[in-house]
Amino acid sequence: MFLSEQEIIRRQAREELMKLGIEPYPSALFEVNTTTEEIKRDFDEAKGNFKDVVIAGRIMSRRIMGSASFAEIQDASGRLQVYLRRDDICPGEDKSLYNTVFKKLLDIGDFIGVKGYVFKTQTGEISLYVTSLTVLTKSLKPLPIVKEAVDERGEKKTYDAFTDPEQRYRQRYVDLIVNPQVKDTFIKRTQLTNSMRQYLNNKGYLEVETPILQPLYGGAAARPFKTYHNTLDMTLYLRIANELYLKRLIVGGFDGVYEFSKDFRNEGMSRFHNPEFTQIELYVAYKDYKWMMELVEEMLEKVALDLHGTTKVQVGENVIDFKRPWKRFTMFEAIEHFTGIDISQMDEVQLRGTAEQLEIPVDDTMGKGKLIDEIFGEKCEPNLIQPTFITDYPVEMSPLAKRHRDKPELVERFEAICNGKEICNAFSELNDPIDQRKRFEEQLELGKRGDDEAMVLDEDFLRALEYGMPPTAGLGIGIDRLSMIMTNSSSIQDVLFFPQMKPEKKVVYASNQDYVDAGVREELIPVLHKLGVLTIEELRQREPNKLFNDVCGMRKKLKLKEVKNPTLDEVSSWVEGQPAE
RNA sequence: GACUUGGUAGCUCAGCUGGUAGAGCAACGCCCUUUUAAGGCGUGGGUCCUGGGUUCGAGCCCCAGCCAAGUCACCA
Repeated sequence: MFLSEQEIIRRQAREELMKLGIEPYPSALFEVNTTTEEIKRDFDEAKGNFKDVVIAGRIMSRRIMGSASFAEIQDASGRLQVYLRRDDICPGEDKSLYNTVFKKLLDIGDFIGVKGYVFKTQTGEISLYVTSLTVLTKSLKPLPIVKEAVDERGEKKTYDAFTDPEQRYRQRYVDLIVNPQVKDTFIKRTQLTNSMRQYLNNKGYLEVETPILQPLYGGAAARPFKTYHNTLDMTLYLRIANELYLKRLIVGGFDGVYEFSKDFRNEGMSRFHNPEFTQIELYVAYKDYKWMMELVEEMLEKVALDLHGTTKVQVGENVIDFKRPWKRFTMFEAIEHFTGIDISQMDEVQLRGTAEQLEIPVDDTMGKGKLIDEIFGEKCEPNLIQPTFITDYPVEMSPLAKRHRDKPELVERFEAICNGKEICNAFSELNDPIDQRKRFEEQLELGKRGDDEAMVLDEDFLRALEYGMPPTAGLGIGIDRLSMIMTNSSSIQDVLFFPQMKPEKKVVYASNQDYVDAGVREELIPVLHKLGVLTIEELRQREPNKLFNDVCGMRKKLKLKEVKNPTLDEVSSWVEGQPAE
């Protein structure tokens, strides 16, 4: 293991604390009686409240001035300045709790608990006057130090912000510690799902759970992750959607079911795509897609109000207003609106021609539905900023949706588009088992044409439909995408605690035992580290005479006076792998 | 998957036509009892992402890789 100077110093501090009889990782509970947020909100100098306060948290900054110090403590709710005076926390002769423990052995990042009373400093900052201090956890890795200052114009300025996305995502815990606004984003995300859950529960719908491991994947057009069950000796897939299972439950007699589900799609990653993502799907019996549009409007308006207290949400440059009613377009109207071309009567050949004319890349695997979808996705979707319903999709691209009651070429489907992206997808569910079988078979044809996202035929699902599924409206909302909009985040990674990343490259360093096994005296290991010998292979490749010289030189440079130099024979034995006699 | 940009101290970043690596914060030592990006004086700290190449000499130039971000493609 390779440690920076600061990490070594912190490890030494941990040892020192133990020697002083202070457990750096105590097991007893430490009971707090308030939070930093409460103190800052409710402290009133005139009332003289908060006289007997206990809080705990991380030390986030320290300003030591001889026998008195200021520090900031960060708990789950925020930060509070604390003031410590040597003679107050060390009333007796022994001043080591302040002089040694606080000043020397504690660092930024350590958890402490403090008792005291709240007061205002001369500069007017609400602070805690500490009368006793308890070490709760010693931190061994230094945190990035982010500082804030307010200039004369009252503008907040952040210094040395921890901004590198790679580090922020890989070490989200650090991100959460030093970037308080990150916490807010995730709190909002949970509020969002809570708000939806509350809305749906109030309507009497049942939250359910359905399988993630599925023998057949279905319900969407996507490539799956494949896995394997040993005992069953069979391939299983991680679900790409939960539609088909939820509809089975409608067959089974539930009137309304919904599930917040992690789905998995084996596709590329981008700022809008993570291999695992969250959707809510909702199915309600005896309803249709028009009814479902009303529900979506109402539910998302409520979400915006619950999160922001208003229907207006700032997203990048735009202010998006979720106030009902939303604009509605049929897909053909939308395309005509944005391109001036009426494609409603076109066949596949004409559509391909139109797509080419609009400079949209096409290929032979694309059927009629796909072509229309491409035109829409290219020319319309990005222009739809305010929440807009797009209705009545071509039948080819919606194999699970019911045929339109008036236009047989279309299905009863809508998507809500917002900020140029789809945020939900819904339809009157297809419940004619014969038609459903035909649609699956058409999908198989597309599959043969080379569309590797075409759906597979699910016999059990068809069997369920044959028992009869009532007319049903179904809905799916991408929770991550919606969270991005509701928290003004520009990438999906910002609304996922732990976005998928390539694994960190790991260099396997030799352990101390490996060196000892190779015949190296333990006290010489740091010298080898310093010389860049980090693995036994590396050691074996060194030239013994040069290594001997280097080790002796480095020992001197590191001022390891008490460490004896190795002999040349000793060094040779390391390199050759023979223990010295 | 393609293109563009980036990877230098614990963190944020400099680093000139190629000449043996710098600042601020953090750390360490000393001073300091209401400070607040606290301050003052001093000290240490680097596999310049990795591996090759060019060169007397590479953080810098060339090639190949790894990782990330942004744009595009597929999708939600």
